[in-house]
Amino acid sequence: MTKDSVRSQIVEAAKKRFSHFGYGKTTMAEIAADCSMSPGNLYRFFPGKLDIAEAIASEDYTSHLEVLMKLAVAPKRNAVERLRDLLFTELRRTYNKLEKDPRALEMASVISSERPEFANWMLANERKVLVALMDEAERRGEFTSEDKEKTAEMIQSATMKFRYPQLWSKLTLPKLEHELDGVLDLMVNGICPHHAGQVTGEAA
Amino acid sequence: MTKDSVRSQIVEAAKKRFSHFGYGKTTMAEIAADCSMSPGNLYRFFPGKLDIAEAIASEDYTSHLEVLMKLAVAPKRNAVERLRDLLFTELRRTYNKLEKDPRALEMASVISSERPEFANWMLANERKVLVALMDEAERRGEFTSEDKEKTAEMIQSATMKFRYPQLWSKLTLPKLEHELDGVLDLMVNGICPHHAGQVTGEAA
DNA sequence: TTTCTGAATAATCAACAAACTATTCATTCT
DNA sequence: AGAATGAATAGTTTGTTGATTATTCAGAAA
Repeated sequence: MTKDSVRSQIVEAAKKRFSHFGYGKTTMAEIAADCSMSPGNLYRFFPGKLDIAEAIASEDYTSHLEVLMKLAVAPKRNAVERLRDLLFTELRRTYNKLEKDPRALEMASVISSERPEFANWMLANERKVLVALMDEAERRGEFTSEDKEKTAEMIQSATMKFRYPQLWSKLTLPKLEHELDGVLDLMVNGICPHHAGQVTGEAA
Repeated sequence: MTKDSVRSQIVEAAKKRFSHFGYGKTTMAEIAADCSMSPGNLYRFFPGKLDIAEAIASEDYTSHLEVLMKLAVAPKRNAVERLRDLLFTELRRTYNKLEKDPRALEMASVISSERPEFANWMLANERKVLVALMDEAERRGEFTSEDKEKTAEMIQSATMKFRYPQLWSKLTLPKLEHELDGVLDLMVNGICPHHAGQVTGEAA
């Protein structure tokens, strides 16, 4: 019985409880009982309850990141299409997750209020994906950017509204998607169009 | 003693109380006493306490709007400079207001949670300013936009983060300003620069 | 009649106690 | 020794009670 296998046993038990009863209504004693151990023993594997939640979120997020990274460098799609895929995938994922599942919303808000550095970690990872997208664009000769890290930050700033959609508005998914398309167009073509390129068309 | 003059007497009294003791700690009875009237009589002039707060906010905001509108059509400044002036003025105003004054923050959050339509009204007004800016740009031959209302909406979407800065981040004003400059650059020049134009330089 | 009052009402808030639960750690296994 | 327990602690949540206060409205002034 390795330390890691116990950790994942705990995570699995917590995942079931959290998604069934919610984070707040799940006690450490219950998680421990599900793992046939004492509450105190949990602390040999996790510093606290929140860290279990974080482990769940982080596991889930990591698999999502892989999907994003593939989209960022997808062959057959030009830079703008890849960016669009990225932002839309992200929007849909969080929207659906938080929309249909109040438990997920509870966990998201607990983590983001108690562990703001976790949200920063996620943002930093997404920036890596954006940079990868731009590196790929450069490699393919689609376009080059002087300061990719900064451009990535600015893309995040401008699309903030779509990151935790239900935190900042009560728009439906179709409305959000339509708006994201508009913002994307703004970012790609600028306020005053310089050429005929469209969001869904060819990159410059 | 016209109805309007009584209304503004009430608003003035409430303004003093709210800014001194806060919205929550001010009672209708106190406001009434300050106006030498009975609590019940307030309701002949305002439907409720929140409406008094709204009247204060709206008065304040209206005078701010005038400033914005002037900036939007300022002679001697090109379109990008005018947009920059607009967004920066707005950012600084809300930042300073909410930063130094916890009372203002209390009122802002009460109003925006109990009266979400008020926030929409403000957004709609700012869109009018943005459209005015673009109309002026067209008049001057700086650039034209097919759907100005939509462009205005997208500018708002992309600059959401700077609208209620302390609600969504704990960045300092200089950081926020720097970031807003970056987003502005993104919106003006697009992700892949088409020409040498800079944010603080000439419009296309 | 129209304008206002202020007591009555209903809703919200504050304070306090009881109950619960995350976390620790002295002690018991193995 | 190291691994695990579970009672003790400390912090938080929950529930209750007693004000406080927004709002109403029957009636008094004007």
